[in-house]
Amino acid sequence: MIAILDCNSFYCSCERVFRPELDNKPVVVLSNNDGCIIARSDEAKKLGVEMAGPYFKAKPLIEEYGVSVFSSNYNLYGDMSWRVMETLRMLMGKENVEVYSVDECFINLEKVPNEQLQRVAITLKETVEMWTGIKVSIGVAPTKVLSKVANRLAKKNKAVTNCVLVLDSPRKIEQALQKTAIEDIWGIGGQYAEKLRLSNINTAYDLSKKDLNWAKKNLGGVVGERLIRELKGEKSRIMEDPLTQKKIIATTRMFGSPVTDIKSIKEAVATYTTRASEKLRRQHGAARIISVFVVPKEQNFNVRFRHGPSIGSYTTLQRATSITNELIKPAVELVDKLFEEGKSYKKAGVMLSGIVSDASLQGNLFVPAIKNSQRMLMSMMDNINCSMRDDILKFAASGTTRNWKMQKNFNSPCYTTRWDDIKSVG
DNA sequence: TCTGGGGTCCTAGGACCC
DNA sequence: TCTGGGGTCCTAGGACCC
Repeated sequence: MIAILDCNSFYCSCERVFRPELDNKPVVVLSNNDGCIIARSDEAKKLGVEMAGPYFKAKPLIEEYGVSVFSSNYNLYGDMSWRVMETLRMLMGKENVEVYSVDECFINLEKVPNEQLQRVAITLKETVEMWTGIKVSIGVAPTKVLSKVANRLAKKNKAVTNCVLVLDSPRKIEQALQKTAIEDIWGIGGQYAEKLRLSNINTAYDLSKKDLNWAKKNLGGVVGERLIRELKGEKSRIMEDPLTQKKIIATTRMFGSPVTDIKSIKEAVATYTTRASEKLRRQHGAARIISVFVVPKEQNFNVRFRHGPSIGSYTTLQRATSITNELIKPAVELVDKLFEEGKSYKKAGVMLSGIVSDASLQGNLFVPAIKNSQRMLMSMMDNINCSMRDDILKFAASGTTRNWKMQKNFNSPCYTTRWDDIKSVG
C-alpha cells in the first residue's frame, strides 16, 4: 500500500506555528508580488475567499472580516517542509519517503500489514503534528492515484475521518471512487474533465470502468492508460528515486512594477541566474543550456490574466558549468537580443537545462579545464549567503538599486532561518 | 491600478544516421 | 523502368501538478 501525506493549508499553517494567536482565525498567504491568494486557512475558505483569486478582488472581504494577510515567505516554508519530511524519513526510513512537493509526500507502506495501516497512519500524523506544529492529512490505498482519492476524502470529511482514510478493500475503493467527481482526480485537468463530461463520464468510478485502449485514444496516450490502471488498483506509477536530479531549473519573477530600461532587466536576469545556479550547485549539477525570456506588458486591457506571450532565446555553452559568472555572461547577452527599446516589460525568467551531474562533467578539449579556485569561491558564496541574509554577497551585474524588485508588503520574519528573526520566549 | 512560480511527462515531426 | 526500414536525437507544444 501507498500513503500520501499532505499538510493542511501548508503556508497558512507555517505562519500560524509562530503566531498561535491566529489559530482558528482566518489567514491567507499571497503569491510573490502580493498578486493573488495561494493559501487559505479553513476559516478563510468558509468566508468565501477564493483560491488563486487576485488579492485586490478579495480585499473588501478580507478587510471586513479582519483576515490576517501574509506575503509568501519561502525561506520559512522551505524549512518547515524539511522538518516535516525529515520526521517522516526518521519514522519510516528515508528510502520509503518520496517528496512530491513542498507540502506532500508519498510513503511506501508495502511492509506494513493491512490490519496495522490505520494505526501506522495515525502515528505518522500525530508525530508530525507534535514535532513540527503542522497539521496533516493522510490517504492510504493500493496505488498513488487511489491514495490521492483517499486523501481528498479524508480532508473533506474531517469530522468523521480525523484526516486519515485507509482504502483497504474493493468495496471501500468503489465507494470512494463514486464520491469523487471526474475533475477531482489527480491527473485530470480542466480540458480532460470537460471532454469526459461530454461523454457522460462524471465520476472517478465511471472512468475506472473504461478500458485501456479507450484511454490510450482519448486521454493522452500512455498517460491516460496509466491513470486508468491506477484507478483499477493496478500500480502503474511507482515510488520514485528521491535522488534524481531536476532536469530543468528555472527562476522567473514578475517585476514589482513595469520596467522599460535594459539595465534593470539585465540586473534582474543576472540575479535570477545567480539564484538558478545556486539551485544547480545544490543538486551537484552543471548546465549546458541557458535560456532567458521576457514578457512584455500587454497593451490590450482585455487581456488581463495569464501572462501574454513570452519572448525567449537560448545559448548552448561549449561545456556544462555551474559557475555563476560563466552563466551570467551569456544570460545578459541574451537580454541584448530580446530587449526592444520603447517596450515595457512585466516579467523575466532564466532557465537552466541540459543538466548533467557535476561528477561526470564532460570535458571539452578546446576549453581550459575548470579552475578550482572558481569552485571554491562559489561554495564560499553559497555558504555565506545561506547562513547570513540572502544576497549579502552578490555579483556586481545584479545591480544595487533594484527598482524592479517585487513587492512584499506583508512579510513575516524568517523565524527558523535567520538568527535575527528567531522568536524569543519569556 | 491590481491575477505566481516552478516543475513533470508525453507526442509529433523533422533531421540525420546506418 | 527501378528508391527500405529502423533507430536516435532534438525541438515545439500540450496537458497537468502543487
